[in-house]
Amino acid sequence: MPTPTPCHACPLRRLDLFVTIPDGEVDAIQDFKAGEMHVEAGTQILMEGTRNPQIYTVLRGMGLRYKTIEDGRRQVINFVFPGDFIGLQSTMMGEMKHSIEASTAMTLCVFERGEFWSFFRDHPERAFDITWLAAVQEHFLGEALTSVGQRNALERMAWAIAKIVLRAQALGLTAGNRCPLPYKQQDIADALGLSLVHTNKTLAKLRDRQLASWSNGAIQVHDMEGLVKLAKMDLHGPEPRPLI
Amino acid sequence: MPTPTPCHACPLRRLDLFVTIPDGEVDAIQDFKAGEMHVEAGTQILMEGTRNPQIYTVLRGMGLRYKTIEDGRRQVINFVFPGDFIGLQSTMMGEMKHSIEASTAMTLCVFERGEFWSFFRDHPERAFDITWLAAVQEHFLGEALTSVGQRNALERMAWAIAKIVLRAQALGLTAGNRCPLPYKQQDIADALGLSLVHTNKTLAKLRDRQLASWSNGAIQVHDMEGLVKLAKMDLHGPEPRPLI
DNA sequence: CGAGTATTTGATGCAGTTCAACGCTCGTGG
DNA sequence: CCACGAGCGTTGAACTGCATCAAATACTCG
Repeated sequence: MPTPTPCHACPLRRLDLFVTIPDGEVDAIQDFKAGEMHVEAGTQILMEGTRNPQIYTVLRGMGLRYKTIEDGRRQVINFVFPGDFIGLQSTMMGEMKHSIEASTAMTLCVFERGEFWSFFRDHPERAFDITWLAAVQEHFLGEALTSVGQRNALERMAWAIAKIVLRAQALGLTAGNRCPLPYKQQDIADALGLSLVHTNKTLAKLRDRQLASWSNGAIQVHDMEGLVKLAKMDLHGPEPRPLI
Repeated sequence: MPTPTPCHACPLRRLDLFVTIPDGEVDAIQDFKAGEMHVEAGTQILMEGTRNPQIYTVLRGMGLRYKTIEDGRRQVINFVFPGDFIGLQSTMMGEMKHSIEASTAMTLCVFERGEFWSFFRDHPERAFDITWLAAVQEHFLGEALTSVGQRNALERMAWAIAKIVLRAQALGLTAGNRCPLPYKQQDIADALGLSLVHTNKTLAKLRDRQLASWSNGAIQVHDMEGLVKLAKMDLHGPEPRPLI
């Protein structure tokens, strides 16, 4: 059992991706933090329709947010990266409206839902940050909806890969132009609203065009500018955001 | 120029759809409110990429949230109804990430962005409610993404109509089974990721199946249960939510 | 090595797009 | 008062991007 990381030594907080806050405020988050949890790849962390007693921030590892329709179809809503705050929905709306699953082993900072309100009330700057995080998530979902609604398969794939790689870069997860991508093609298919077969063929097309290739759990981007241009998106990576 | 509605007499606040708050808290919202604004149908209220000095709550009228891609494609992200809080994104993230347009004449309660922080800090219950609203919006976008990504044209249309009508009912906007729908077919097409032509044909199919018919700016739902079943969604209408 | 899971490839079919044309309504101006 | 045009809705016909079906090839782990 490894010792929990103290918040002031948090490796994420050092990154430019996250806005810095005064030491005293880091202490407040540290007090709010109840512990750490380690889960194996494949674990269901939160389930749609349940009311969970804890909220988490991802410290390490990657996962998936998804919703299911009764007949089994599944929509992957977002990819979960370090720094993501998960379980907020259940805190605000009574129950989770989507599920979260670990795609790799993950380490999660655990917060008790029962202490959420006093933390929120007593630390208005952090409350503001939590609202900010909700706005960031809303923004992402708007972009994803636009992709799935308006772009064709090749554009969608280029968009998704560019988004993922830019996020991973901002988190320092990439080595050279190699970016870890611990998902299955079915996951990407479910994220983009494509069939598995067509997802595979679309990936082959990106490879043929020398834009990006994916194998052995890692993406190699050969031409980020080309990807971004193909997807008709702006190049700039993720904007700084708060970390709880 | 009509007199602004005092918040304690707000017709929306009386509805079951909105959670009730103590009178003192209504006063706080009243103090935060800077005035009212009336806009004509067709007005651009907020523009993607801009930084606007005001935040609004919709008092009357309906509109559209949408994003555009450079080449002109447009994704309608949500329909704007009375009680919706708009402009929060620009407050949290510096600029709007989507545009908002009035589809009918609208009345908006105006709040000054410059006073947002002190309101948020001094009224933690309202701050919580604002986060809640962001979570509601996030939830909706997750559902919309699932629809566009996983459902076929007929299911999507059934889903959209059911969603809109259930919302309108909760707001007391419907008369019998008639529900006002002040949008163009192109708007619905852009919301569902369908072409205009196919949207029209899909509406015709719903009419043939005696589920719902749309003409003269109003929807008649003949079989809500059938719509809900076709869309594979749950019947329950919108859950209570806060009103700022 | 064998069973189960994931990726790849080819062939066929259809849901939805695109193109084209027509009708309806309403506002505008001669 | 009617002619005209613009905007929106409707419908038919042809085309295509993606889904579906089917099967072979890799990869993983007991």
